[in-house]
Amino acid sequence: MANAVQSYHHGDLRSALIEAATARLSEYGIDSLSLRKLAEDAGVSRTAPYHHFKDKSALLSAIAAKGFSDWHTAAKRIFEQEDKTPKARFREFVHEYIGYAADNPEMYELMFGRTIWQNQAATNDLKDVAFPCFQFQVTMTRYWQDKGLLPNNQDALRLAQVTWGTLHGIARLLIDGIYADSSHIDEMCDCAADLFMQKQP
Amino acid sequence: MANAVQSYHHGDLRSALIEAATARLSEYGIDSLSLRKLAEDAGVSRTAPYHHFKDKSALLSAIAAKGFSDWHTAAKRIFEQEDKTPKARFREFVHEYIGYAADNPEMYELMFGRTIWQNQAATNDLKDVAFPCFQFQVTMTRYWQDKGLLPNNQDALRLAQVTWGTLHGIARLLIDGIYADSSHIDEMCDCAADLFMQKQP
DNA sequence: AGGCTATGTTGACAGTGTCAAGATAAAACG
DNA sequence: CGTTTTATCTTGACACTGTCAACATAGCCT
Repeated sequence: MANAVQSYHHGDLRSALIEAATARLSEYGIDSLSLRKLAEDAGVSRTAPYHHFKDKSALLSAIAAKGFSDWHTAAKRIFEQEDKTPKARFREFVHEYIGYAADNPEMYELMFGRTIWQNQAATNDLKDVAFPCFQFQVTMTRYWQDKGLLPNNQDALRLAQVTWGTLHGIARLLIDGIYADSSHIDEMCDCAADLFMQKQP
Repeated sequence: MANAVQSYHHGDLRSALIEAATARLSEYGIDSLSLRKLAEDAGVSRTAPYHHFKDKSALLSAIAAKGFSDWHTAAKRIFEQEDKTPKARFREFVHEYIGYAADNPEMYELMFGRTIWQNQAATNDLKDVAFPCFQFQVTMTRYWQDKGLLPNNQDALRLAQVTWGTLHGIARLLIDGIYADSSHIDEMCDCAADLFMQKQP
């Protein structure tokens, strides 16, 4: 990866850019992520990235797509632990969701933030990865309803939107710096889980 | 207000900047809000704003402070309607919260977004207005607990964080463009309210 | 071998936040 | 009243951004 830098053609600039971007994202944050710096990291000129991505937003979408893919895998892993009770898995999911956001704040911001979703800016490639991820939330909700953990008198889609909204909201309040004190994350997660499962204390 | 433009000294540049910023914010969004354009709107040079605000973030904080003040007033008005039942007021609060966000997406983004809260960037002036607003959420939560609407076996602070998180999450998913279909806002609000008040169907 | 195409380059433009240094007017002070 | 301080505003400059246009290179296909 570090050898063929001298040649005129990079070889795999697209991957190199995504890699550099992911690294810079987690280290310096999305706000100070510039195409020019990424190009420099990859050892190419400022405008080279434009032969692989339509614009900056397209590059960001590509990174986010990777994030969605990873998260979807993680969510499925938690959800499909046969050896644990549905209730335990539900609680674990809540903790893991917030945990993922807290551990990867800039990636979370990118994936679920306005940068790539606003004004229908989302790439089709991104939607293809993200929508199944959203859909999985509904699938899980329906399952938990069937198991009696979540209220059965609510539409699964609405309920999924609300439960996801809760997790998303807590995650954002944390990573955006509004909940300055992040020492009670687990307590908040438990409180949320308890609230959802009010009938099963 | 539009007369003394010719004079060397503006007179009330600070207010003019905030006014111009508020107008531009709701019309063009926070991303395309630049100090230079605001200065032009006010009829002064690019760097004049720096005599009234430390930097761009300070100006944004000032606008947000106004937003918090307004929202706090609105929230109190809803909460203190003596002629309505606590339950009705709770439900109304949920709808109004999401409604405020949906009607003023850019202001909401500014008030509750990372722009002004990240890295302890928040001004003290801002905190002085915002914290009571947050605190009011806890006060209301405790009240609703006392009235038996919300579970009494939870710490009021945690519960307030979770319920607020829910509202915030739904609001953000809507205004950030992730919930592309905004035609079921009211249903989501009712679902959330029902979920919180599970024991009072 | 020759040309097409993917990929890379430099130059340029409009825009941004922000600092430094100088100009002006209003307010404070003797 | 005159003078000096202070608040406010101005121009100039810098480093940085995303992105377009025009040109250069090299690998691939016929």
